[in-house]
Formats: sequence, structure tokens, C-alpha cells
Amino acid sequence: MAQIDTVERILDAAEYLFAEKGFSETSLRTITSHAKVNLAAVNYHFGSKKILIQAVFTRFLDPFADRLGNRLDEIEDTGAQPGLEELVNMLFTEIMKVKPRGQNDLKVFMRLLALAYAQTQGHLRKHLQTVYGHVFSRYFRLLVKAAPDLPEQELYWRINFMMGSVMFTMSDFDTLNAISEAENGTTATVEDTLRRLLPFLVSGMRSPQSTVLRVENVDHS
Amino acid sequence: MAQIDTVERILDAAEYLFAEKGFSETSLRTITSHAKVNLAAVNYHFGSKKILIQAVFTRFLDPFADRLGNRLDEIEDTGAQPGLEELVNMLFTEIMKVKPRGQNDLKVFMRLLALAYAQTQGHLRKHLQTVYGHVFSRYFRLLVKAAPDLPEQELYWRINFMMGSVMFTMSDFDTLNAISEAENGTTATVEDTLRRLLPFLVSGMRSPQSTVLRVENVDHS
DNA sequence: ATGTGTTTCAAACACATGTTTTATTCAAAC
DNA sequence: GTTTGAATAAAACATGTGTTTGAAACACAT
Repeated sequence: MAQIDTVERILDAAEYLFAEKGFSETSLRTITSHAKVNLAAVNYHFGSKKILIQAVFTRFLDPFADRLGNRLDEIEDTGAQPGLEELVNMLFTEIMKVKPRGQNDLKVFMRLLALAYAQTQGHLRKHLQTVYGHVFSRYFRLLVKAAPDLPEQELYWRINFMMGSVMFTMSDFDTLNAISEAENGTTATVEDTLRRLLPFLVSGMRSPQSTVLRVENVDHS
Repeated sequence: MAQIDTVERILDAAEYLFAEKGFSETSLRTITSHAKVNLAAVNYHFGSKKILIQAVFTRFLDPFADRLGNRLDEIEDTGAQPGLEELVNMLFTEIMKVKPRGQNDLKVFMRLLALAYAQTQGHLRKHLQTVYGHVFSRYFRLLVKAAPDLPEQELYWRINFMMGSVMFTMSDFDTLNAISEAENGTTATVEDTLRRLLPFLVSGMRSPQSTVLRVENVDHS
């Protein structure tokens, strides 16, 4: 094969540009010219733009899900019962291990994840659900076991509150960081910010239920 | 003028469809046919699609910002120093007062807000910043005063963690609620979920700073 | 060298988009 | 009744899109 890295170059450019502008807003022509590749190469190698989008996610989500799965295996093997902080910390650690592709880095990874949620790209959500749903279900089950004894639906929502903090913060990281620099002269790395997130999230998960809602679920002690 | 409500009908349809699919993914033809209005009406009444997008936000953000501003005036007049929980509660209360337009409701409002952040629609962010930046700055300053004595940049990030939880949860509310129903047979209203958010966020804001940042070291190579 | 299957390339295709144009309709003012 | 200006309608416009085509270039085994 000539130009063995054509596929990789397309993926690198697509990854970067998707994170920058979104899926619909990034044309194949922008991608291919940025990757210094012929326009037809995308449809030749991938088949369609939809499949290219999925391929971008697969490339960094596959090893991520694998590593997360291994961690979960270890936990189940040792029969350990990790606590809330330990679990969140584990997830963050695996997130930070995501390998930068080309000039792309962790921010791109996080922004793509957030876009996958926000942008109503129906096929993408379905794709990610069927491919990675199993691993995340396992992780969620551990979270449920580790959480303080709250009603299941309370826990469910709190987990999503957590996800929201992480997704939003990371996807808008560059903007937020720029504002931070302008206002108090400090900048942060993605790792710094994840470390800041950890106690925030753990405290949120451990917070008492709102009194209004606790009415249905009275504790007479 | 004939058909006095043409503008309103366009705004109703656009609001609903933008929230459903996103801005780039919603064509003017979809909007006008949904609003039972001629295609050219959008450019005649608004000038361009970009301006239509901004108009959709202005219509529900103007009264919202006004009410929030009034609340802030009251606080400054009385010289009160509201606490964290009080402040967040105040914001949520104002959010829940946002009037449904046509068949649209609070979910549409929240989803549009989240889209404004996620979708890199540069002109929108700039527009919202210049029009509503002042009110939100006032609110943020109150938050800073109400927060426990943390370094300013710590506070800054935590406020954004909060925003993330709210935005993400509300923008994906329908999906999350559907999953909740499938898994434990319970559904929630937007109001329920905001009430659940309140203690979660307040606890997060009050969490101790992590002294030892115990995220494992990672080598990217 | 030759032949073969793969990859690249320029061009064209079919279609959807936002926008503009031109003509028509309509309600109210004179 | 006529006139005037705004609102609507249908059509065309210009452009950008994802995709397909068919020929050329290429690597490589025979």
C-alpha cells in the first residue's frame, strides 16, 4: 500500500477538527485538505462520513475501555470493594492515560466525549452504547455499591451530575482556562482540573438528600 | 400586517427544532414548514439564520435576565449576604419561572442553553456574552462572597463544575429520564431533578480542598 | 519487465443549504 | 375606487455538501 498513513492522517485531522468545530460543521473537504489527502480518500477508506466519525471515537475509546475493563477485572478478582473516591480516582487516572494522537491531546479527547453527548448525532450515541455500554455498566454497578445508602434513583441522578461536571468542564476547558487567566492570572492543566474535580464530586455524592424529596423516604432514626 | 403571528410561529418552531437537533442540523426549510410559513419569511423578518438563532435566545433570556437582575437589586438594596444554598436556590427558582412558549417547556430552555455552550457557534457565545454578561457577573460575585474561604481560582473552577452539572443534566434530561424509567421504573420532572441537584452542588462547593493530590502519575510517551 | 490488485487523484454528480429575486396578495389610507 | 406599502408566495440563485466515477499512479509478486 502507498502512503500507509493516509488513514491515520485522516483520523488525526478529523479528531482535531471535530473537537474544534463539531461534526456537522466540519466538512470532508476541510478534513482532507488539513490532512493533505485527496477528498475521495475518506469515502474510499471509511465508506462514509458517519463511519469516519465512529472510527475517530473507536480509535481512542477502544484502548480506554480495555484498560478500564482490566481495572474492573482486577477489582472483581481480588474481591475488593473500592470506595467512592477510589473509584472516581481510578476513572480519572485512566482518562489521563489516553494517548495523545499527533498534536492532539487530552483536551481533544474530552471535548469529543462531550460533543458525543451534546450533539444529537443519533447514530453515534447508538454506536457508543452498543460498543462500550457493557464496560460502563460494570463501572456504574461498582459506583452503586460504593455509594452511601441512598435510594437507587437518587444515586442514578447523582452519577449523571458527576458526568456533567466532568464533561462540561473538560469540553470547555480552553475557554474556561482563558477566562481564568484573564481574571486571576492563573492557568491550569487538564490534570490540575481533574484533581480539583475529585473532592468536589465526592462531596457531592456524599451530600445528604434534599429534605423536600426525603419526605417520600422517611428515615425514623 | 397580515398574519401578525408569523414571527412568533417561526420562533416557536425554531426554538423547538433547535433544541431537538441543534442549529446546523436544523434547516430553514424544516423550520418554515413546521411553522406553516413560507421559506422566505425567515430572511424577510429576521435577515439571516444567525440572527434567527440569536432571536430565539433573546426571547426567553431577556425576561429571565431581567428577573434575575431584579433579585440581585433586592439583595443589594437590603444589604443581605445570602448563603451558597440560598443563591443556588434563587437561580433555580428563576429558571423554573421561564415561561413555556407554545408547546415548548423548561426542557427546551435548558437544552438550548446547553447547546449554546457545547455547539461552537461562535457568534452566539459572543452575542450572549455581550448582552447578558453583566447580570451573570453580578451573580458570580455574590457566589464568590458566599463561598467558604477558598482561593479564588478554586472557587472559579467549582462554579464551572456546578454549571456543568446543571447544563448536562438538563440538556440530556429526556434521555436520562427515559433510562431511569427503564432501569428502576421511576420518572422525574425537571423540577424534581433541580431539587436533587441543589444539595449535590452545595456539598460540592463546600468540599475541602484536596491537600494531597492523589492522582496517580502518568507518563505520556 | 509484466501483470495485478490497491491506492490516489481530478472531475463530476446529485442534492440540500441559505439567500435573493420577482411577482402577487392584502389591508388600510386617501 | 384607487393608491400605497408591507407581508406572502413561488421560483430561481449561488454555493457547499457528501458521494461516486473513471483514469492514472503505485507497490510488489511473479
